[in-house]
Amino acid sequence: MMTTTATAAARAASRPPVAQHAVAERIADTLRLLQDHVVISRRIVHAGDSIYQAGEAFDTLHVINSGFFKTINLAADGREQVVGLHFKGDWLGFDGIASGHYGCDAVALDTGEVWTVRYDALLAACARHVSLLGLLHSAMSREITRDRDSLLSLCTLSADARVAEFLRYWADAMAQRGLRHDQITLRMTRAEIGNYLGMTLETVSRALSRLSREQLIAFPERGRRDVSIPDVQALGAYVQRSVAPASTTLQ
Amino acid sequence: MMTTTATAAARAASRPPVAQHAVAERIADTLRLLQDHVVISRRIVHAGDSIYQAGEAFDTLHVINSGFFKTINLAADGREQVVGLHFKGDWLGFDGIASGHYGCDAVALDTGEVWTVRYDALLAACARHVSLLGLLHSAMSREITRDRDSLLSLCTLSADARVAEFLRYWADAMAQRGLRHDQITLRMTRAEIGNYLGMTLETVSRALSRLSREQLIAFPERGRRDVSIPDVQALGAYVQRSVAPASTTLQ
DNA sequence: CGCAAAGTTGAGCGTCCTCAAGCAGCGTGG
DNA sequence: CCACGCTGCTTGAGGACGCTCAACTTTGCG
Repeated sequence: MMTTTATAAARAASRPPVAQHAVAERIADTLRLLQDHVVISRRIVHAGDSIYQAGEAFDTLHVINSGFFKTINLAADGREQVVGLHFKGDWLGFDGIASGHYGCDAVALDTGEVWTVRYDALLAACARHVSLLGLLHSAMSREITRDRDSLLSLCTLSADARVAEFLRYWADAMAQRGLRHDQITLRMTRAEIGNYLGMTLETVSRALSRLSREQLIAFPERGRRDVSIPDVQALGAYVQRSVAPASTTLQ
Repeated sequence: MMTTTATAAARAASRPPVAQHAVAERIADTLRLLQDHVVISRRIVHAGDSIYQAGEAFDTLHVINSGFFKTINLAADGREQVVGLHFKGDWLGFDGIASGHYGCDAVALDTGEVWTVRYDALLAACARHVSLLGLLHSAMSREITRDRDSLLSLCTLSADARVAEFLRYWADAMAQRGLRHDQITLRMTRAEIGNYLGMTLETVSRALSRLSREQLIAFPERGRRDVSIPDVQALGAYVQRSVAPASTTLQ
């Protein structure tokens, strides 16, 4: 039990960081358990392919074996919003459980492989293997936490900091999965990134230019889809700095 | 399976609305199942009381029997963000499952009653009563959907529309639970509302004034915490109008 | 009654959006 | 091979929405 007198910041800072490689192990466990105990159907997808669409009847969940995916929320009036990015080991389709219909579109950003399991079959397998249920709940929990972190960034950060945070998040996701993270390939256009971050494509472009000017990122190839990140921690520090422009005179 | 040629807007609009009273029944089922099959501890809380705090070890989930609650996300640097509002029947604490520590603060906005269950005891009960597991998953799924809808509103709506949407959402939540919804009592300060909606308290105040001037809401009492909403649908229409200022000349 | 907290309203300003022009990469076809 | 068009990206100029700062009013509570 914590002391209730600790400041909010102190309490927040005391949260332990995710152990290195813990994520990779969890993903390996998930894939192995699914493979061994549930009927899965594998599918290769390419950029632009949709895994499911909003409104379709829900009866399957999906786990990303490889590739990059986005989820898009649709409002009744046609507003579209990229609400999530998903990498290897992430689950897709939780939003369909409650209503029986998927609530958003899931679209591949690149070539990848998706494993699909029937929800009822998965539940049956969970009844026999409790650790599978634990993984399922953890994945849903993480999704909730992630969405809330997005809300936090969206509400409290400037446009430039949001772009920096976006890059840091992507690099982090790569690092946790043991993939290359000093140079990442954005699988999204400026318009998609802007939509995801709540800004226009021009603002994304300007923010990237500024980050590049400040040496926090670089564009190694001629195409501007590849971004090299010499120092991920420096990106994080940039975000912190833009939150608290005062203080930090020393250090 | 839907046709893939339907426009995004058409697909989004085709989602069926939630049946009246379905929510109330689901909540009653949840409370009854918990009462009958799990050891619950009841607790009366008052405005400002915290149910749990970020960083505390997670081992219990909480269900709201009555009252109003907010969840607050904390960044390591002290940024605070109201990320969710919660009403009767909602669950609290899902964000703790994955990491074993709660990821945010849950705070009562008013007097209410919270039922607390141990997570391991709940899982054991779910094993015996599958419908309880279904309710649990539905609640988590709804949480994910809700967070994404917040992201959508935050990114695509103007400040005035966001406030209107906020009121509409609150009234909707009341109506679904069979509570009074033509007049709601905001249990939050302008600052809290602004934090939740990603704007300053002044902007909230101005937006409310404008909505009042346009007769979409009214302040019946001398205190400005109570808001009467003569026509909830008109609020929704206001949001739509601000999304598409052109068109809709006829209808 | 008096004080503190909450809310309203105005003026000025800054960030980000809108509109616009130009450039770069890339596949197609003459 | 290069013109051509298309899509995506960059950069600039001007404007609007919402933030900051400030003054004042209202409400709640001892």
